Amino acid sequence: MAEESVERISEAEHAVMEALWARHPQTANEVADTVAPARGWSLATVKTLLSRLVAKQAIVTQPDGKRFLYSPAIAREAYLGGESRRLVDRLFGGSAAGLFAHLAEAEALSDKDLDQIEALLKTIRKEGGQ
Amino acid sequence: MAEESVERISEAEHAVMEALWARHPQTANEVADTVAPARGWSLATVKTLLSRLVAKQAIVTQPDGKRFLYSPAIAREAYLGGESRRLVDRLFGGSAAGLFAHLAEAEALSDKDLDQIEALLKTIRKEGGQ
DNA sequence: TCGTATCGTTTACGTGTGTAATCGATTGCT
DNA sequence: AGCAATCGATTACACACGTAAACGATACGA
Repeated sequence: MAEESVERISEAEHAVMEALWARHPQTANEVADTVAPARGWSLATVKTLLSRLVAKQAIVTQPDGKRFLYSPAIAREAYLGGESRRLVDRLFGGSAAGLFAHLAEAEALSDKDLDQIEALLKTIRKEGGQ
Repeated sequence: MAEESVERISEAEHAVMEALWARHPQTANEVADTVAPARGWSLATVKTLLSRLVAKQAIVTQPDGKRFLYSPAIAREAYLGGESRRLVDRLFGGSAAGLFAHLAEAEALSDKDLDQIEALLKTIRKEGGQ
């Protein structure tokens, strides 16, 4: 699990990925049980999404008797990083501080957020680069 | 310019919005001159995007002789905030700190970013909430 | 053995998006 | 007065996506 630059994952597909990142391997039915109710999807829809994700090489299958077990083929970290990067690049010219400033201004940062970020900053500084 | 909850703006449309946020009002041709070369678009494409943005009420027109002048109908701030929020909600369960942690881990934060964020934090804290 | 449940695969269909050509009205030049 | 340039509006078309039904193979219970 490390391959990069898979095709782009859509929002609906992402919900399926989350289920698989949370636990894997899983059968299509298991994924559906987790994901379908919350989004009002039918089993058929989940099956379609799984197929598309396989086609996109975002997940892999392993046969298990008559059915398949699905597992992620890309790391969640990589996906989150990629998407975040994309947003920062597109909307803030690549400046993460720009994004941060925006969240701050929009009062979208809770006190808890602020505390956590502050703590993180300290940690990063202590570690000194890298 | 304040209306909220416009229809979603696509990536290509966003490029047009940036041009209008940078300067307005502008004619379709002016927008195209700014935006089309960089993306390899034809004038026709820009005109289509402008039309769609008008339909979505993201921009407004004012007649100027035989042609129109286009101006943004939504604030850039609002758009950026909305998109950022969406990302944070979708990928980090609404926790901005989560996003921040991710950018940090991925070494996607430059020293400059860190400095700026630290400064921002102080400012926010001083202002005391809100 | 035969129907039925269970899988994955194939097909479907409406809408959004990227990308553009064409059309119809208007205006300006000759 | 008539033709050409210029605009916005209309139409086009392929592909992605959300959402799902139908199909075909297979396996299991009666």
